[in-house]
Amino acid sequence: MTDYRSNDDVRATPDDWLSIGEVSARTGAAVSALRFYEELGLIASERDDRNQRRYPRHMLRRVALVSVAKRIGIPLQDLREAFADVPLDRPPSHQEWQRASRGWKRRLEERRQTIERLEAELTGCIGCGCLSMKACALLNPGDALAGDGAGPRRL
Amino acid sequence: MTDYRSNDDVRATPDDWLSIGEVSARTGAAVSALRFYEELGLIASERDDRNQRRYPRHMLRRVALVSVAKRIGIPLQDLREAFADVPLDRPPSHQEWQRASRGWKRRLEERRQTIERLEAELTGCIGCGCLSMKACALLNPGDALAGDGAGPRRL
DNA sequence: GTATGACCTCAAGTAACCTTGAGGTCAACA
DNA sequence: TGTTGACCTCAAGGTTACTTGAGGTCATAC
Repeated sequence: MTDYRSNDDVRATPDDWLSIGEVSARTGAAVSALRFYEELGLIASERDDRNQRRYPRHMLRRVALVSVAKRIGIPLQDLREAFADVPLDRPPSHQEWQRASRGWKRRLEERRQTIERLEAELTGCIGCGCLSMKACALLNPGDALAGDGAGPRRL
Repeated sequence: MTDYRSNDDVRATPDDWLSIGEVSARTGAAVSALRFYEELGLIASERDDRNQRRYPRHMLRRVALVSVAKRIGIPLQDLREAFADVPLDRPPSHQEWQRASRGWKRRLEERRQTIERLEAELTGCIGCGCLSMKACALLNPGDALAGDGAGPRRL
């Protein structure tokens, strides 16, 4: 908060850039995952004279958000959309981050509400032990239970 | 509630059993998915004289719970554990369903709390626009961000 | 001077969760 | 009689999100 020029701060000096190993260590994402994210266009890097990736510091935040998205079950493809307003080539401004973060909050809220609905349904339908299956939303496939393609499903 | 011997009720007469197509239509799960769940031991069926699967009505509930698990991101493998106390070969009793449903509620609550935590972090860290990365839980890989194996990740 | 470590590319493998396809049986309907 | 529809099996394919492996380049440490 106060020492915003600390070790962790965003500076623009070239030697402040991070190697892929450093980004990996700081974000917890595997080196291979970082290369994969770059392939998808979710993150970006420059190359040094040895053709090795160099990441500006602000990319750490972006990687962190990719990890968060993964945790809450947002497909990486959808992430591009979520990142639409956040520039890749320069440190995003306050405004840009805030605008993007509103979108993230919305997604989180949606997820939470889905879960809350399921909790309520589970309480009402199975928790009560009533064996009637007529009024049960859980057993009513009309809403969202039907499959919609191949591959693993998420929240 | 009152007409608990309705069309949807659990009865044990043999001709009340359902074909795979009927189970699919009623649960929203694809026929192929049902066969797959059976392979995993999550559901079970008997065969008629033509070697076709016949499902007792109480299996509908089980299929529905598999779908719910899918929705909230519980790996199907973990489901066996969640189903441990619910018998496959006969209609589960009130008590058995209730015991199982408590486990389900716990899982749902965990998911919801994870999301609520993330919401709070997002509000505090990125929403505020402070660019310091020292105190930010989102950017701190120590807790759960680090990868733990191959394959798609879930909540 | 060589060995180690960090990086590179590209291709193939893996895991979860299914779907699709090929080839076949059976009953009912026209 | 034949053809349609629902079911069967088994094998292979597809999607997401990566990891692993093979084969290679540098720079630094010993």
